[in-house]
Amino acid sequence: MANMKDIAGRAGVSVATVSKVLNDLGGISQETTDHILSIAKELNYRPNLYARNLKTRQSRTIGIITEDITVFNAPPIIDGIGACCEERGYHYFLENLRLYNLGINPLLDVNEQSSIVNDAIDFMMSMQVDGLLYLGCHSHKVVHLPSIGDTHFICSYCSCTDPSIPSVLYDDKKAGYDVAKYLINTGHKTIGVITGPNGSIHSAKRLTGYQEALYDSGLPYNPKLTSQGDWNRDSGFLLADQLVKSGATAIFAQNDLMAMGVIDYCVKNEIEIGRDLALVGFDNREISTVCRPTLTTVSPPLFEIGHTSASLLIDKIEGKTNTASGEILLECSIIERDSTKR
Amino acid sequence: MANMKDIAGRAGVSVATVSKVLNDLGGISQETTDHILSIAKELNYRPNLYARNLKTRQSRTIGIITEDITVFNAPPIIDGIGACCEERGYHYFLENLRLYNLGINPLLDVNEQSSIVNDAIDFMMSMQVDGLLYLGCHSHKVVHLPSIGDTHFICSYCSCTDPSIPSVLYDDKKAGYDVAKYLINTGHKTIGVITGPNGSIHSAKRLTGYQEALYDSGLPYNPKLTSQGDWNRDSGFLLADQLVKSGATAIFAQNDLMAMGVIDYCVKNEIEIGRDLALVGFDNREISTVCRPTLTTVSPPLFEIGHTSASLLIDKIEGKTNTASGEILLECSIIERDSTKR
DNA sequence: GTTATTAAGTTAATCGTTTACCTTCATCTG
DNA sequence: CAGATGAAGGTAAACGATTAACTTAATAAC
Repeated sequence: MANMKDIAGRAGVSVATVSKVLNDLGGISQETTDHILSIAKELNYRPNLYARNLKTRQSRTIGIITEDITVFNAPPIIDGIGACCEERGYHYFLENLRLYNLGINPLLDVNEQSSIVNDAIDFMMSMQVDGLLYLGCHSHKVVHLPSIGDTHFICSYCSCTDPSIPSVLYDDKKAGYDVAKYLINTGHKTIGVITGPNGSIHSAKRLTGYQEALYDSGLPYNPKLTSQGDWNRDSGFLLADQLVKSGATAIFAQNDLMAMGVIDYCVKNEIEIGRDLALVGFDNREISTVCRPTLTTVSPPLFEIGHTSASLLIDKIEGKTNTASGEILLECSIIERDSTKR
Repeated sequence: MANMKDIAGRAGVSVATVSKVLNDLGGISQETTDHILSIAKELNYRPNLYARNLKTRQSRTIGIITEDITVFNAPPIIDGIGACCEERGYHYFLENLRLYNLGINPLLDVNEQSSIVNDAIDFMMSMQVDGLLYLGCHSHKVVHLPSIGDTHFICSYCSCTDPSIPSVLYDDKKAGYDVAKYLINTGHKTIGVITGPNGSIHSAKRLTGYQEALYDSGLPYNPKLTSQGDWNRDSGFLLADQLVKSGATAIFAQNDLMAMGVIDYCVKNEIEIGRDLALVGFDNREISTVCRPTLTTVSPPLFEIGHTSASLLIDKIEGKTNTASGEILLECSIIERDSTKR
């Protein structure tokens, strides 16, 4: 590939002159400028970023570490990161840890000095990335990694044990609140909840939001209307029975998969969703548009999480002063479909 | 960040000695080696790849251009590419064109001198990538881009108008053949097909495979049992009626979405899928595991497509001689579920 | 005892840019 | 016309690694 020396040779000028023309630094006559530009085009010149970045000590790249790119929520987040990077003139390296096939519990293992993460970090640091973004589509909490030194670091879709590390998440509690309010506003007073498994932070927050909405609406919280699922379809099926028998006229399944189980239950027991029972899911996965009836569900702002994460990271890189810290919570929206329509 | 000079200074040796130790080139005493290694660790030294790659003129990186990372088939392919890169010691840049929000018809527009693609290529070439991989999750045919010069180039999940460019795809015809054979082997003689829209290369090949299987099995091809859909659910619903009335005992819907439409039709008309009608989809999307009954479908080898693409590209980069060219077709598999069980 | 060999390091050029600081020469000023 | 000014372009030193070619001193060979 042609370099500046080649261009300089052909044009009969020095490399410095070529550089000045190509970087629009002025001080070169129009004639010479045109000449150099035309040679550069002819030779299909492209700057060698290894040389440039070595000299200028900046890369305008960030590193993204994803736990598993095949998880349904990862691509829209990456998409958002990419959109922001494009807007601000950055590029990124992607290191996909592929946790799914490594039998690793990210919460426990990855965050230690596990070589899988550190290899990724080493590479990116060697590539002089200006910042690092950890996309924790599985993990809730990520241990801060000492090996990154003082490189800018941010967590996306997860939070960090080190509270000084900013993280961008969606607001589970507000989402739980909104779902309950929504159901209350459509006339329901006995709203069942199917939570995730014990220990899920997401689940606990959504439940808290739900409880607060009941309180704010002057409705009592009946613990019999809360039952603990395990995120899987079967548990939705099983627990729907219990909730319906406790008098629930609406069910908030804390993910779409369990909502499918509720639908199964209703089909089997000839309960008509919409008319006899309102149902709300969570995640806005494709299945929620495909099932019958279509499912009202909570849509986490995945693209925005990615975009905001990258935006924040780049702000920090560029030394913007009033950048946020701690947890940044983005609002979910409720996508209304047939499962809550009479 | 510490560099070799810092280490050399502390150790009282020359930079060359540090380089030899760190790259394990020998010729340095054990004592000095240990000393340098411990200082490197202490300073958390990481090589500057901009300097190294500038000097060695190799990057061990490839560039991936994706049309849209949020399309369901893209992440597993990228995953496969990543797995191969990891195995062979490469890293990659990802440029996501995000066609979905640009209103671009990739077949017509992107392949021209459109700046969106060329910007991506320019960056990657400037980054001295050893090869380029185009992931055409939407496009069928991609025009070869002259601006990449003689950089190694490969198409993944799409083919190229320039036949000298290798491409890795799945074998639509074989898949169509296999589906038909599978249904014939389970006793069906009148097998309906719902194709994609006119002009779809995928669809045409699948149909050809289906016809060949009929022929090989001594069954006549009845055109009334082929009807043209548009990939959407509604067309599955509509066309199922026609096919059933033409006597089909099995339906091969050429994607999962149209198969959902067939299920809708059967629910409405009290046809029991499995017993009264066998149904096969295509794509193995999540919905095929979630619908009821679960859907027997064709699973394209997405991970393998990614892995094979990357493997081929790296083979070419590394000058392996007997690398394949032209279209490389990988076999799909049939995932058997309830929709074809009696 | 001279020469050859080897081990352990050093020197310095190089990769392709950027950029601070020169040089040159034409033009302007008073 | 001496001196100032400024436009146009050149020189050369970085950036942080790699590596061919060299030095030095110790050991081996005969």
